[in-house]
Amino acid sequence: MARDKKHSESWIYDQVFAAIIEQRLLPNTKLIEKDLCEVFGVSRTIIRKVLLRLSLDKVVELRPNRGAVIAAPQSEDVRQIFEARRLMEDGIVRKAVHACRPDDIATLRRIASNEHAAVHAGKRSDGIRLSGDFHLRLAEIAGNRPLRELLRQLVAQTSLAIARYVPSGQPMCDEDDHDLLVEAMADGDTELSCRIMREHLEECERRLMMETPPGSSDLHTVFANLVAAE
Amino acid sequence: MARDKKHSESWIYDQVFAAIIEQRLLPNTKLIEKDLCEVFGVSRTIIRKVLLRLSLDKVVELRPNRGAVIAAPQSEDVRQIFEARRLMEDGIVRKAVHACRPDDIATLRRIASNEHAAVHAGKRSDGIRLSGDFHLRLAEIAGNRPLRELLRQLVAQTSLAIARYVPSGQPMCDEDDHDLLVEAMADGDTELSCRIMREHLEECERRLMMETPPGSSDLHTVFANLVAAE
DNA sequence: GCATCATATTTTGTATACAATTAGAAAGGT
DNA sequence: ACCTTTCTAATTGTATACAAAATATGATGC
Repeated sequence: MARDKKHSESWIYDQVFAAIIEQRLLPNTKLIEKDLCEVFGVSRTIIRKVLLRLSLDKVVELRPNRGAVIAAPQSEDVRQIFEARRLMEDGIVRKAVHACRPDDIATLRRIASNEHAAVHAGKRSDGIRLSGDFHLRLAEIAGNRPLRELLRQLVAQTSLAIARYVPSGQPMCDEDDHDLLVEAMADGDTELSCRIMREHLEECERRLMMETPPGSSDLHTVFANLVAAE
Repeated sequence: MARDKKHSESWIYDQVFAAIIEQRLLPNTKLIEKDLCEVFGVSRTIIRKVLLRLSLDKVVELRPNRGAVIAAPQSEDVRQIFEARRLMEDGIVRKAVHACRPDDIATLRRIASNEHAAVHAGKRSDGIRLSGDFHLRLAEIAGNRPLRELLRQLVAQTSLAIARYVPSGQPMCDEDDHDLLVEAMADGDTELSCRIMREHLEECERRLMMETPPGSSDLHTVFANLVAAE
């Protein structure tokens, strides 16, 4: 597993990041350095680098002297995440419509179809990951690195928000939105594509905000302002 | 200097980041860990954390086994940086126009006026820093953390691009654009504000692209594709 | 039984030691 | 003189040791 020491750091980063995206690591889970060392067979030096990177992605919170936990975005965070996504993904779709080639459309169709399959098979983790992949692929097609990198972070944080607020049975967004978007893009209809994306994100945020935070970790949210003020 | 060990890491980060912004550290400058340790009076552990953070901001390039250098954005990077900035800052201005209060306008006016003073006094470093501060203040007023954070990185990279491509005598953008923007915002004119910002960024990018890269570090740029292909 | 304080254990933060890699300098051959 | 090769010094990468802090445990008094 940890034989290829050369890329072990980025590999471990990817593993933990994927586990967070796929909601196998849930918000507020504590990440003990020693345990991660044992799991991945490296020293704390490496693990700490990984945790620092994850904290800069805002998917892990690094509390000084008190260890790392999986981030638990608050509702105001969620609002800002979706606000940023609406702005960025509008621009991304606009560029992607013009930049996309036939095989890009094919790839998007394939991802969307895999999404349907995952949802049908009840594979929630795969569904969430593929939904994120769809949005990131659009950013890839648009071809702007800074925007893609920020979107990567925002998609990950969206996963955390879903894990935090949406009960596991519930679907988090309309299954067909991605298909509609691909077809609008295939038609070269920029304005329709943008409208679908905007409404897709608005709908997703609305569903997220509908849900009331579950009880166990709610205390952190409720008293966050007090702790911050102290 | 390094007495307050508790915040030393973020303090050192700020110092180096500021030095990069203000172009006291120029692109391709090598950052030797040992030297930084001596300068700031801490161990390599701390310095390496700082370098990792700076590399994730894309203002430092971390070459495996070969040390850290101040990043030298290529023209394609610059194009993408400005593309991202146009998109983001349009949204930021749009929000800021509605969100801004009288004292926000006052702050913006003050920054713009300090900018004029710095340019007049020939204090290039201060001028560059204040110009960045102006844009970041807008993001602050708009009140979206993810957008502000990405803009912070992009503004820093813009500074690097200016250091890399614009001769030190040359002004990098029209002195009055910021003033015009503040007045449009004070009038609550969203569309005019956005147009000024868009044209301001377009003009800045155009001037940057006009300049041909100077000779010394040009080799890195010219043969970058060969090195990448190998 | 419950709260409070003291102690022990765990966990994190920083420095340092050592190994691996690279860059530079000196020597030798053409 | 110039290019190659070899050795040395400098530099980076990782693990580990130790210090500081936080958490958990247990004893004592009420």
